[in-house]
Amino acid sequence: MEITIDIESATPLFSQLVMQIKQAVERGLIQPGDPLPSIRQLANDLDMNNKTVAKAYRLLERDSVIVTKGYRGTFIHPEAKNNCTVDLNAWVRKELTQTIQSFKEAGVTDSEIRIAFADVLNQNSGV
Amino acid sequence: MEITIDIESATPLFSQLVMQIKQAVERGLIQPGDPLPSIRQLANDLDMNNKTVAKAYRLLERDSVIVTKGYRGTFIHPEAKNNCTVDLNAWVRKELTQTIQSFKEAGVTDSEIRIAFADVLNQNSGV
DNA sequence: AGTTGTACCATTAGTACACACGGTACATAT
DNA sequence: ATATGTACCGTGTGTACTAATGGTACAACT
Repeated sequence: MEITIDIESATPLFSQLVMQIKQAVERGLIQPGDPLPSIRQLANDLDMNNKTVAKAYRLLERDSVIVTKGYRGTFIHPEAKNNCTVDLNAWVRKELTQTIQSFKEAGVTDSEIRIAFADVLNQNSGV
Repeated sequence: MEITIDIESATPLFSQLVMQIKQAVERGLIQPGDPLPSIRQLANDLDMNNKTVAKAYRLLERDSVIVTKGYRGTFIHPEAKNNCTVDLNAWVRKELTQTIQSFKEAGVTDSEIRIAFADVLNQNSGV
């Protein structure tokens, strides 16, 4: 599996990693059940921090594209091929677009929306 | 009509103005049809910038608590008493709370929500 | 002993925005 | 002339977030 990370790119490193692994799954370059390099290993190979790779892995597992089995390592999820096309972010954006649209129609200012949003997100983080 | 602005307060100046005018309407201290001081006049009296007062007036008109009649000045809206109890921000926050809650239940990260939100809000601003 | 994922402490640079301020200008009316 | 609301150019300060980095430590297993 070949992974190319562009330090110069505007897209975050962890995001590039996520996309590339998803693409590799889609193209069948890696199959369900295949093992992935360990976080430390991959971080070393790509010359980036452990945390950054860990972040990418965390998101990939959230999307059920990979499965981490603790000390046994990380593997491609059985249903990876289906799950990596499901774009959670697209759904979030669609929902938000609707909600924000209704706000604007009611005359709510952009900055009012932003402030309310920040409030809500911070309040719920403690719950 | 007495307005007291607290420079030290954490709540923004324009917000204090909005609240105080709404309260004055609720308590009947100012009646529908009554004229309000001009933006420049009030800014001078309260020792704040024209823009800040204008911002408060703009929001009050958005909420149909006041009516600006151009060169003829600004007046209390006929339906002011009903409209000033309607809290647009409260509605916005309630809606956002629901939406964000559903995102979190789907496992979406706070920062992902923030990014999607910023994207959507900026895209729609051009529409 | 060495490796797995994960959690915690932290810092740095960059970006984006809110708020308030200042000045200037406009059309419309008295 | 003077006043109305409104719109545009801008500045400065403070806050808050992202992304990425570093180090240390843990339980569980080979």
